[in-house]
Amino acid sequence: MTKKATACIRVFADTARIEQCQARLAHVEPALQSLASVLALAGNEVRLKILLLLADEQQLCVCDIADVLQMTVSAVSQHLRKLKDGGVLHAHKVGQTVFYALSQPHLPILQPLLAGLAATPSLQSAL
Amino acid sequence: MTKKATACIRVFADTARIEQCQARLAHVEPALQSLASVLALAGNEVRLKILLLLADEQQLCVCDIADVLQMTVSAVSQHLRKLKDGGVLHAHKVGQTVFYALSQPHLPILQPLLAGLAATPSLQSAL
DNA sequence: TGCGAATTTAAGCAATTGCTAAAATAAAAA
DNA sequence: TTTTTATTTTAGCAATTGCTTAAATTCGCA
Repeated sequence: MTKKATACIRVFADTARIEQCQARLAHVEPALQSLASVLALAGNEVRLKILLLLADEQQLCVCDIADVLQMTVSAVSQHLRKLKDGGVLHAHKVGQTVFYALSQPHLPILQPLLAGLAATPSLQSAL
Repeated sequence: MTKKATACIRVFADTARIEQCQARLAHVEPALQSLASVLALAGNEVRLKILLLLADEQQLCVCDIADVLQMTVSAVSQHLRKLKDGGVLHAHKVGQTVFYALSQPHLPILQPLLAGLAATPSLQSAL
């Protein structure tokens, strides 16, 4: 009565433990999904730079960012769109210029990461 | 004497500020690159689940994870390879089975994220 | 010594990503 | 209005991703 799925012979508390793990995962599934999506957004060098810039400068428009990153306005705009769709950023239009800023929802996740970034390089002085 | 790159007319402390931002970015570039790469790894639902599982269970082999996630051993193995290459996991072989576990280097980044995950769903009780 | 179990690797493929270049909006200025 | 200016959107494309299936490793064990 081998009650294993694809498993190897070597056991792991057979089924019981596996189901326990599955249950735990199922339980956090929605939060995990949400977290994965913001990490995927931040897990791009360009976008992470944008987030860091916005953390420092409060708010910026597309062309500011394009200038700093030396990138096409269009390319930056597309990144901003993703970040906005992901709820990481919000935009507000002033005249013809659109200002982007970090948004509340996922800030608790992002803040520490960005803060750590600012800290890391001065780690030299911390030694 | 318009000293702007691709910028819009509307200024942003003209050049000086832009260069300041660029300098700040350049300064954290290596740390930022490293952070982006681990976030990219964690920014995948399957891999994030693997990380959470390993945080809970200390160490698991490929087929354990494949069982829990109901995925092909091969697919899981390929994710583990990426995580290992990224320095997030380390492997040690016992007999013919290979055990994976979270690795030190990037743990300070991952721990809070995973911990937050465990906390979030019981946020209901926290209200 | 060689079968079988645990895992990795390779090849192939559909789907996604991130860019460029060009066209489309939208709002100020002339 | 008509024309700039700021931005977004579209289409296209090369590169990357994540999976499947099948073929290699690699180490126990009879």
